[in-house]
Amino acid sequence: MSEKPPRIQDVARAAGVSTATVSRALSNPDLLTKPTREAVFEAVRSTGYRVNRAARNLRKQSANAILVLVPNLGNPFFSKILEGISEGFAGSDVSVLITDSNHLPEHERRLTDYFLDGRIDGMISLDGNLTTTDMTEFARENVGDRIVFACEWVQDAPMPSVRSDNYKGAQIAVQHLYELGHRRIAHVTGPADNRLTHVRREGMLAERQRLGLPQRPDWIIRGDFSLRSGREAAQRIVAMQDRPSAVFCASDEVAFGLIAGLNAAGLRVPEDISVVGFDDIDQAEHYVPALTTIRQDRIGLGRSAAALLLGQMTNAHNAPAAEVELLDVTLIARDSTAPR
Amino acid sequence: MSEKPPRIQDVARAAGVSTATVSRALSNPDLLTKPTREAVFEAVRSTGYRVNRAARNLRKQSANAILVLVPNLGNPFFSKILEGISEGFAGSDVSVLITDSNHLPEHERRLTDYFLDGRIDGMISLDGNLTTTDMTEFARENVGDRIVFACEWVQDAPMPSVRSDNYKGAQIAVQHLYELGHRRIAHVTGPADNRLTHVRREGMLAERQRLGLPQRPDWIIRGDFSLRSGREAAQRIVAMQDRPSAVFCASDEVAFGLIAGLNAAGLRVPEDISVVGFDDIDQAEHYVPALTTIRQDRIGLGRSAAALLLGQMTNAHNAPAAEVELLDVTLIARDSTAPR
DNA sequence: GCTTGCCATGTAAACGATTACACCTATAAT
DNA sequence: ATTATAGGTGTAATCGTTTACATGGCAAGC
Repeated sequence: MSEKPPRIQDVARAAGVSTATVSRALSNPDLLTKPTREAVFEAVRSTGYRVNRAARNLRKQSANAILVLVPNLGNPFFSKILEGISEGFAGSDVSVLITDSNHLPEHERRLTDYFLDGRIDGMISLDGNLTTTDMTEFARENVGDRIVFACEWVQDAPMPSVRSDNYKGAQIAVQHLYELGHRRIAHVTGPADNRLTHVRREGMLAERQRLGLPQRPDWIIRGDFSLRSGREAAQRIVAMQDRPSAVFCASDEVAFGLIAGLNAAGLRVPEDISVVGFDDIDQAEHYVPALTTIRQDRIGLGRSAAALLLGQMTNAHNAPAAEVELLDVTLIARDSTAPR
Repeated sequence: MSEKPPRIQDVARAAGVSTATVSRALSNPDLLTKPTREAVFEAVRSTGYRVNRAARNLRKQSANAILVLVPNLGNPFFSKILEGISEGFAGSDVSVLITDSNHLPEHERRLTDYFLDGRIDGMISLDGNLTTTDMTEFARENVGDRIVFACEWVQDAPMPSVRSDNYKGAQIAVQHLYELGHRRIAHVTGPADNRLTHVRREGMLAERQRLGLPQRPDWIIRGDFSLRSGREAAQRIVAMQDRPSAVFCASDEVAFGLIAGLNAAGLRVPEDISVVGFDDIDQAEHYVPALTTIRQDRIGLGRSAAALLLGQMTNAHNAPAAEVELLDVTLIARDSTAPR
């Protein structure tokens, strides 16, 4: 049944024109006279022609593909961002590759290789923990202007990034608790080496200070965004003789773990302790109690990153400004917070 | 700083051999004599040569890439499977493309195009709702033997698939409830057009029958795997005058929604109603109450699918048997179920 | 009527690898 | 000694596009 797929040559023959004309009809239709153009289109239709990507890529010295670097593909937090990225590239004829940067075998860790061997011509990193080796190689090979960060980022990196306004998020979380009458506010952080952790902690501290609340270092509990670390934080809090009345968690998962842990110890949320999360993942709305949290527009992060990279890739001359696109965050008040 | 990247020609010159020899050293080292081989390796190292993928792909008429078709990238359920797939291809030099089959613009919906234009040479579909048009096109273009299904599948499709033992899962869920003394067992299904829905419902019905439990059609509530549908199911159940004492949900998310909904109506889980989920997603362990559920090995699904496809792709001659690899499931008993 | 310029098209040279085929040893077989 | 064989290497064709350059025709300007 299936013959060899038609080549541009076959289309040219069918339309009675040269291969150059066919190519032009496909990529630059305005150059052609209307009858020729339509003859080509007709021939394309009748032959069922599809341009061969490998050949095009070789000739054009581009890959028509980008890579998304995900720190942990199994983490549902990233999936919505991926959805946004996928959407952002949907109409653009660019293929989206993904890879899990943590599970990359050692000998494939050289990220520049993806560029150098022509597999991709752009990259979106959701991973803010790239090594300095990575960064210097990006610079050396001049691929820095085809990389953007989304959600996370590397400090002082000369690449543009899209992120949520994490600082503000922390502020309004604390503010919300303050308005409910809470004065004794604790914080469970993210992992130590993470920029988000830092910014959220800073925003939190700044707001606590601004409102004249006690700066209790023992109420800053180290976590790592995970359910488990929330659970552990709960044990720490339960063991305190001088307990906070509210906890702002660096992620929703931490909040879930925390609430589960508090419940297990007989403390009720929000009656005994109010809890605020960060992210507004899907489950937040349906947790028991429904979680008060700071919403990040994760799809928006993905979409913007896609748009940004698409821009960088088309206007190659464009200054690779290390601009930061800050997406707004909002407080979603639900049932895990209550007046003191 | 950065010169043009070296070509195979440059390596050949540096090593004092021909391009053919360089190519062989890279792809088929055994063909060469030890000194030549090492000279080439040395030249590769000193020049920093990387083989150009577009050129290789063009010449070899393959893409060295596969596509993963995800029905909804935003759904965290799939992310772990993606992780498994990513792992499965990690050492193999195959690029993993992903696309969200629901957000695909109409004119890109022709899945065979990915094959025909040489962008991919294999596909893993997590989407069991491919159209019959898709299926006939796969057959017509002879790409059926480079496709595998994971988790979901299309009925009667001539492609291999990896799935969990959903039937057994439903059975042991019901059995577990039975052993706890429950006799009035309800079920919230998945979406109507889904194979998983069907199999899980069948397993459930069969077990209910085997145990001589009442077959109450009004205790089969239509859902769609979502939190929301679980919530709606809760309302239905609350409104019943003749309530079940336990509910087996087609997914963990449904179970979460259900529990949240029951709680909102003043019914306690597991005291008033026991609930079993399906999947064992990360949150299940940390929900309140911790969710009793049927564990699917999602990473394993991904890994097996990857291995299967890799096999199909290398042994192209291999009969494209529509074999089914069934992964075992296990009951994880937690706190959402209790004796009647 | 002849030049000039422009526009639509065609011709053919890239792009950078793989590999069929040819060739040239060196060794084994006769 | 001569031929056959095999193994290592080189030469050059090939994969299917895109695009620089060449070409030819036609309208406008003199």
